[in-house]
Amino acid sequence: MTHGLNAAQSEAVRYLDGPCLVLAGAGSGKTRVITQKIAHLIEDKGFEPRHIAAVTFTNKAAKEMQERIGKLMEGKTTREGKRLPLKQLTVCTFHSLGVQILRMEAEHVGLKPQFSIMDSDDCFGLIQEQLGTTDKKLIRGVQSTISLWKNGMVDPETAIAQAANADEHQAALVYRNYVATLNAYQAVDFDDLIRLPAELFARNETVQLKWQNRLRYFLVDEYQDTNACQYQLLKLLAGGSHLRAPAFTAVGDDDQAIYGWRGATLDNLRLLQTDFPDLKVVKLEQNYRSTVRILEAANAVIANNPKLFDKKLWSEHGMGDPIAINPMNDEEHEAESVVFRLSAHKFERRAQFRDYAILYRGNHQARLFEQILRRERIPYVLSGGQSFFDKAEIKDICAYLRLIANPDDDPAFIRAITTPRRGIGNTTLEVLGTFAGQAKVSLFEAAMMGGIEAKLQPRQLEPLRVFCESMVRLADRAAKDPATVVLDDLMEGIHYEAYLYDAFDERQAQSRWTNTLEFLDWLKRKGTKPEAEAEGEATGFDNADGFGNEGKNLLELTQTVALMSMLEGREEDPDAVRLSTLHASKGLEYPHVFLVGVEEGILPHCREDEDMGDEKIEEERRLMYVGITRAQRSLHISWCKKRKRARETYSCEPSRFIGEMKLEEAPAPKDDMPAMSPKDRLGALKALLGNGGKAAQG
DNA sequence: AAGGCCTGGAGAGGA
DNA sequence: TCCAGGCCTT
Repeated sequence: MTHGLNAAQSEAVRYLDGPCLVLAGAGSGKTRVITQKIAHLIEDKGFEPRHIAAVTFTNKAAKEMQERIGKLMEGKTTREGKRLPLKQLTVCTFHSLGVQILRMEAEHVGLKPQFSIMDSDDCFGLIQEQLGTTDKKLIRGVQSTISLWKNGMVDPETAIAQAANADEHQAALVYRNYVATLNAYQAVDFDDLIRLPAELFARNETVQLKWQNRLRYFLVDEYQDTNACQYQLLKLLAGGSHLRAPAFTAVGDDDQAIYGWRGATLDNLRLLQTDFPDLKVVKLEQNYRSTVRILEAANAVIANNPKLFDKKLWSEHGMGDPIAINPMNDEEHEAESVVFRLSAHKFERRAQFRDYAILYRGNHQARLFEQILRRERIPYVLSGGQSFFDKAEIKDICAYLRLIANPDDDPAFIRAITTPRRGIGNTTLEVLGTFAGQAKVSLFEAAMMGGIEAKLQPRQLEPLRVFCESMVRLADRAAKDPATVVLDDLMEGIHYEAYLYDAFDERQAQSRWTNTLEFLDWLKRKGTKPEAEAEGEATGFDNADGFGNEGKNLLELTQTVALMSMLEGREEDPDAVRLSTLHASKGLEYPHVFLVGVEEGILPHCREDEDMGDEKIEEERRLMYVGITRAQRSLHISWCKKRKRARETYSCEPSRFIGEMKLEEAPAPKDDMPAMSPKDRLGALKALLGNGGKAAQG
């Protein structure tokens, strides 16, 4: 069963006598351990798939895990010779699990089952209103403070009591209001998806035991990224009870904890040992990714952090190429030079563009590289970027869906009723809002109530009522008719396409409409695909969230949309250089990596108004560690002696992390930059290659 | 006064 | 890229 695993991996897979922590160094095969352990539980230990949960942070990770499990278990059958019900496995994100719990237990947390999920933009809007300002920096600051409070399980009253200064006090007051507002809207934010189930389990043992019985073994991916709430949830579900022993495996790497600013805390690794004294710790130290030189540099850097667990990566790969450290004159020189070196390297190694990644600390650093790559017609892909679900047109449609599912969702009401415009403006909404406030009902309810007539002109009231009535009709039908039909009627009714072409220029409108259609199409597929059809799929899974969304009516579908991503359209994989932030590169690997802008102030990053505590430096160091360990075969590090800011140039120091890599004294960097302008150099190279750089689209 | 254009500056990001 | 703030219009 555990063939093909090394000793440590195999131990991690087979250990089931108690809680287990797998410290999986970079490139040590952690996903392998999780998937094999699931297979082991099912095949060798007689677990039913429905009793196992594997929890990740991203949809992408969840999907990848499903695929790997599917492949691993392909053709396997139960002991009775029946096909394994792999679909019943719970492989999903923390948030998706939270929603699932909340929908079923809504009554216990004072929500109706059709509660809405607000994304961060909606929440931003709420906080903006309360603060009465348009200062985005301030709003975002308050928003993240509130989020950190929530994730640290600090309630508003405590936050108010403990506020250390006027700003915090103000934020805490907003926090209290914000919680109350969400409640009035019958809505939750992303943080609530974890917090509410955790609080529920903590105070209601019956419900807790019910879920403990449903999910009997837990596997947690990227455990070092969990926050206080997620730990509580995990502990309450998998940490055992008077009826059952703890049953979980947490997989993570303390050296790759880079999400402290999002509330993740390494305390969770420490806590695991104190909360579970019999915790079995397995270290995976053999790296299957990188050459010895790269791993030694990574080890040397991370050795400067205080160690929670001592861990040293090793590899059976050869020494490999020396690591190149390249000082550059300024950021333009850096971009030109990196692109030049990359092209030359690719030519020498007969490699492909997709073998290369350029990694940087801050998103804006990508700009220059994009420029040069485009100019040289080298194809590239930018990691990250705006997600499909953040696009305005998708949010518009989602607002309608949310409103159909939950008429109390005021933000959705406002967005839907004003997009497209239908003769309802701010004045009408203000009157309606005041009225609703006094009557303590939602906007929707207020619009339908008696008494509102007196406050509004007939020509204001009329479109309001028309809108609400059409929503009521749609809601009725959404609960019974197929999603396809209802969606078509909705789109027909709101003239969305006409609105797009009216409100935007041709190009914009076209692209937005295309997105809209794609989204509708995706919804319809989700809504109509019958269970039986999914049976035949190779992986045995049919969606990215681990719960069956197929064949549901629109109402049910709408309730999970906020968390989903359309990963199923397999992203095309062009032969292109990858540009990525260090954060976004975690978990990925590339044969050849260029790590750029490795200077004091950038990596480690430092903001003027902020002091660099030890913990901050340590997280930056882990970021450097993540960067180094992305590389399989070659690693090129560059830093700029000078950078431009405003209209002056200032000089930079190489990052302390470069020194920490303890590279053997390299021979004086050979000058591979002849006395030519960068442009000429690239020209010369292309002449050398004789193919004009093999143009492709970026 | 309000609005469009340009220039400069910038942690990181998923549910 | 995106956002803000300054400056130049109307």
